[in-house]
Amino acid sequence: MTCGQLRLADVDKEVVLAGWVQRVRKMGGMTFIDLRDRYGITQLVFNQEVDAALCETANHLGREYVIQIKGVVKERYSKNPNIPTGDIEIIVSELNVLSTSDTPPFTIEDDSDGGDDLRMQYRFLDLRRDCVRKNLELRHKLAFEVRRFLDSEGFLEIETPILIKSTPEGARDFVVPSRMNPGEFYALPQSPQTFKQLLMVSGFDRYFQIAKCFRDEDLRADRQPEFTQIDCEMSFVEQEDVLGIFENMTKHVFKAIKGIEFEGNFPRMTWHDAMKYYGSDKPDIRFEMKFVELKDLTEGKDFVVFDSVPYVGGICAKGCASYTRKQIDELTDFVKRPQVGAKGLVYVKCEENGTFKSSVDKFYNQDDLKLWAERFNAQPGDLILILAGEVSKTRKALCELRLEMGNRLGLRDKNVFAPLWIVDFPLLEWDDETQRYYAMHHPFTSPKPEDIELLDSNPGAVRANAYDMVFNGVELGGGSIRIHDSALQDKMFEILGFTQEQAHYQFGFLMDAFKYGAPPHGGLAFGLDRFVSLLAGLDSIRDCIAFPKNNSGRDTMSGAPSIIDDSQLKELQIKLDLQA
RNA sequence: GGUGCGGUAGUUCAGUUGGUUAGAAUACAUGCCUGUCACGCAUGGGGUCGCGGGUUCGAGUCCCGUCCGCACCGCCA
Repeated sequence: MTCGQLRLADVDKEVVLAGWVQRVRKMGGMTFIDLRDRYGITQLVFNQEVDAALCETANHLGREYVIQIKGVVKERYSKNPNIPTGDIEIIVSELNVLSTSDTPPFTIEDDSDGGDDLRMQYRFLDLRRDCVRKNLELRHKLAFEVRRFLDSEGFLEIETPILIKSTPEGARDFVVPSRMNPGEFYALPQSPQTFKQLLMVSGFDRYFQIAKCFRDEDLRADRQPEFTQIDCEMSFVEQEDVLGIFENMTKHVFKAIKGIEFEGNFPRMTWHDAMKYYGSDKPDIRFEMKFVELKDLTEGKDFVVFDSVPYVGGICAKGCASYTRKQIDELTDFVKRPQVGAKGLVYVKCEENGTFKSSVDKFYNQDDLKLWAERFNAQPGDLILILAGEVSKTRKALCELRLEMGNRLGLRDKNVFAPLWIVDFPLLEWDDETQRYYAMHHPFTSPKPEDIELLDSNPGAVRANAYDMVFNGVELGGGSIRIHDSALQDKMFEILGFTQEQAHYQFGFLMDAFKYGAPPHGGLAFGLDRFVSLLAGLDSIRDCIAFPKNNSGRDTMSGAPSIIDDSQLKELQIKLDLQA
């Protein structure tokens, strides 16, 4: 019997309930107690005239005491339509205090008075709150539906090791010293990437794993040092097969959990177009507001700011021509913040009377501005916002501005879900600092066959068989068709600046495996935490993780990380050399 | 590594130009109250103003340093 299940039909039944005291309401002669467990709340009634001693005991119960009661279900004298059990209450005949409680540091309610910091320190109490518990229930359900779907498609869930070999490419590894091998270290996996590829070589043609992954990088609201991936890999497939299966998996999850059905296939966009029209490889397409480029229309009018830069582009905000000076100034301040980094903001107001008012009227006349507005397809009443500068930086700033306008105009509704595949990622990314190419995805990603000939002549232009699934501006998952040919893999390592020895030292086991009959394969991985956050409408993935770390990678509840005993260090033959 | 915001009662916060005994709400305790469900009413206890230093007759308030938290940039193949 739980605190969420009794109804009018149960009236006159004798029941035993156990749970936590949510609240005690003393009315003098009678006392009401809200008893809570994870299923709901049931009201208990104590009446002085019926049993004075019992009522007195009830009066002295504190918040979060754990009690067990026996009593009879009765229809309420005055009902509470706000809770499912609001028609009934329990006339208590026996009360057993199973556990007392100190006064909790914050209220155990949806609308808690506790700040984030405190709630994390007492996470075990925070998890009692309805709204937090619901997120974990959703997480369970999502993982369950993923397993149900993948099982039905013939995928096997296989565990891969947590103590693995460190590889300096990519994110920083968390490392674990090996006592039995002094001076040597394991790494925790950033992903099961190499192992799932080996499983393909082993013939497990459909693998998945809901796997913990670890990255020792700085954290954000959507980034934890340990996080969970739905990691998948398939053999004998091409990109189309992978996109098809996992689009279906996503649709299955949305249907099962949210009751939402998507019409048709998820739209697709090339990486190139995403950058050109949205300034991001994970555009939020819940709203349009695409970038429009104006460089060619702005030249030759002696406006040095525009003439001296390679990129001039903007967005059109519907119905915002009425923005005040103050609002425009706010937007200007927004784009000039160091995080956005624009130098300034140019606006064009398309007035209702068909004229234009802009911050660059000194340089451009009405005919010029009309041409701009036409390119934006702007209507009277619209506001055009323009940034200028170096191409990729300006696009990035414009992306921030677009999202900000989306927020201001209420175009980013959490109950609207806009899926999108981003395809045709570049294979390589040039890094100025180290003067070499890096794999944009990882070194096992295959180039598009038609671009392979460019590998020598123009590596930066080579497109990869790589894809991301994006929802509402969040990268939910990504993957690629892998290289299964050892010669091509050698070539990739060479382009990435690995010597034969380095490649062999780091990935020799995988290269070896490819010599023994590697099937063509590919896959992808979803961020489970982000997936849950998306479905639950959360701002931070912390809210769907039972025991998350804070901004500094600390667990303020348990106190991890912490120093270890000298004896432990000695056993590991490790000496600390901390800089003062 | 960097930028911004914050740290005052158990909790969430207010605190004016630097000026008397640092407030509110809530929580907690006690009392009253027989139909509450955010019950109500009354009374009460509760403060290292994050920490250290400085300026000043006087610092919660100004300055410097430091620690902690949050958001972001770099970073995250």
